[in-house]
Amino acid sequence: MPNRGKVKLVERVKPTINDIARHAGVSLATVDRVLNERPGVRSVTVRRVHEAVKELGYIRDTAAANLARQRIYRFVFLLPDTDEEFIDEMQQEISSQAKSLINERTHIETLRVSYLDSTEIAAALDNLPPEKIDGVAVVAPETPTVRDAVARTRERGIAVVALLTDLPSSPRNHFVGIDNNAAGQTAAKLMGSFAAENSGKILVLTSSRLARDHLERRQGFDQVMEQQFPEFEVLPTVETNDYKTLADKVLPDALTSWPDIRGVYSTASSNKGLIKSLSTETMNLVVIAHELTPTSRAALQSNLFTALISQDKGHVVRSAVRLMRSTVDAVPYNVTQERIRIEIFLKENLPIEVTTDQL
Amino acid sequence: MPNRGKVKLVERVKPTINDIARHAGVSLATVDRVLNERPGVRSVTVRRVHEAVKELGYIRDTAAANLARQRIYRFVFLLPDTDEEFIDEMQQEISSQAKSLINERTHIETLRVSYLDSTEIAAALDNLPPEKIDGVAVVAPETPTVRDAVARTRERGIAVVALLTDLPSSPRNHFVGIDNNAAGQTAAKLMGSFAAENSGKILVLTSSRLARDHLERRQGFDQVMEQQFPEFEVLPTVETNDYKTLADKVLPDALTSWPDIRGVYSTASSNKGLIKSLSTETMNLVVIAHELTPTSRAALQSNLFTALISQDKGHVVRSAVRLMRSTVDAVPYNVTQERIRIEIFLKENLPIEVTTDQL
DNA sequence: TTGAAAGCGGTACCAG
DNA sequence: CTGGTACCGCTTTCAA
Repeated sequence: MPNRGKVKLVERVKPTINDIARHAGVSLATVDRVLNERPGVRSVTVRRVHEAVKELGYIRDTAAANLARQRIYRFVFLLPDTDEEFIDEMQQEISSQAKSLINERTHIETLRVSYLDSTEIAAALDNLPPEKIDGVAVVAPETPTVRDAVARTRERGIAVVALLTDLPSSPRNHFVGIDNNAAGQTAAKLMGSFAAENSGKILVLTSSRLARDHLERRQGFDQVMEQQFPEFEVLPTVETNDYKTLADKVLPDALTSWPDIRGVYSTASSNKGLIKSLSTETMNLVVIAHELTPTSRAALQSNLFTALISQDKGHVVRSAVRLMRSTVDAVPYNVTQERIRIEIFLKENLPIEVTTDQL
Repeated sequence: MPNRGKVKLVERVKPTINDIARHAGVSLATVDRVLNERPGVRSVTVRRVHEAVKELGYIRDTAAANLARQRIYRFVFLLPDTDEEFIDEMQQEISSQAKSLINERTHIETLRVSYLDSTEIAAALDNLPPEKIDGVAVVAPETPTVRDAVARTRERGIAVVALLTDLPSSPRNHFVGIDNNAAGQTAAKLMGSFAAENSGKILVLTSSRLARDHLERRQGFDQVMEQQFPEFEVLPTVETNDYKTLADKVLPDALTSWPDIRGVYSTASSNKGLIKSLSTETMNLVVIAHELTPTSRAALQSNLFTALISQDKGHVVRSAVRLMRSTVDAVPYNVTQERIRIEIFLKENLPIEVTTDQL
């Protein structure tokens, strides 16, 4: 165990390229060439500089480097224009981070396009001017049209990352978002464990059967329900975007058709319709939904929802930016470090409501 | 909905103090004086500069500012020298962040002192040289000795933040860590919901009854068990630091004395002893523990543990650093933003094992 | 009360 | 292949 007891503070000052230059007996320019692997330096000189770096324990000051470099990153977030609170919050998060990112020489902005219209997404991608845009984070379904547009965009020198829903069929794919299969598994574990009875029916709701993320959630859900809670019967997925239909028809119908319904799992990221259809009568149901938003938070608080599976919007945006940056700079990134966590929220561990004011 | 459809990228360049100076008809130095609220500027000039700032939408480049300022922050983390995996991982996290923090002109280092010896903690605090140290993040029990030492340290001009366990009795207290009462509540909700039977006994284990965090967890736990799961009987807390006693005596004894034990909640952050005492025979118990570490992860994977309540070490360290920095600079920070989340891990949402290599 | 100028740690262009 | 030097955006003496 190091540092036991007594204080022994090291006061070592961080060496600069000046120190390296002096130590290696070369000029600043040469040190810079070596450090940035620029050509035109004799290998002996390269070696001497590297030795100096090692000996002095040099660490590049990226802030100073960026300042001098004047490199500006311009990224676009392409979000669906669906009426989803979660997506609206993503956009808010993006513009909130935009302010502080300016200090890191990166400009981000949001564009909204029709989610299920692959052609429109493709057009938006194709319209990105490569001379003004360095990267794009896109939320899109996995269709051939999208895949081709993504490929074209990459060829035009724009970095592309898949946001929230994966695009594994695209070559050189980078994904930022939760593992949706695991998210579905988590939902199932909670569902099976929280249900008061140990048999009965489970209703699964979705907003779109086209989206890959929803399919993956459903798959993971089924997997765990089958293996760990085989006594339950998971009903076929019901697709509704429509508030009224859900509240007035789907849920009531289901409850009358199957009086032994124990729970509802909604893979959608919009919860308003679901919440409208819930009431004190459904309090005994285990209701699991996705994404923490003001609406879903309230539903959890009032016991309408049992649990929420979520992903941190701040992390998603930051991670996407880091990924685009490292793609543009062609430097590696730590995959595991950029994995977005699957968060579970119960009423008890709900974080304090975040106010809009920043540090 | 903004930005619908077409791409309209703004290319506005960030204004600098040069632009402000020109726009306001003053020199760089004067702009700097105004921006940093330094004295010796006529109020008319101040106003003119402020107007220019507004009009041009100036945002300070903090990286450049810090570069010029040459300000270095030196912080110490004072951790207990107990044999806890979690604390060891905290120390690792600290030294891992230390590397990248150097680029942000902040140096951090760890010191270990006996956790339950308030005198030793006080001595460590008193020994911090204010001319070399700007702030300290300390894990300490809430005793009068500690409280006084914290007060003295603050008076000597060193910023102090309470880490992991709160010190609310200290004036001007800053705490970085989870809300332990809520964490206990979360554990109880999981315990009551996951238990197969809806009555029986619950065993609560702790490593130290002196620590405030453990007390708070127990309180929160009892609160929710009582209110939401009154059919269960929560047994008095058993305190053990000792592996063998726990494995050979405590657990076996409890299981024979009370055959209707349904679950175990360990408020400790060290899980090795608990894990040793578990076996296939205890698989039907709901076991809830704290902190995600390689050990507890394995226990979750092998179904020995049911759920884990955790806090992100990376966040804790980063947050502590931000807090110390803003305390030193006497600038405000967003309290809600620094709240550490109470994470819930099940086998299903366990994040990928993080490798040690960095970006 | 204000301005000029020399850095901070790097980068990049232009000579040699 | 290598060195000199003018910045990047901001801070901080030192004079005026």
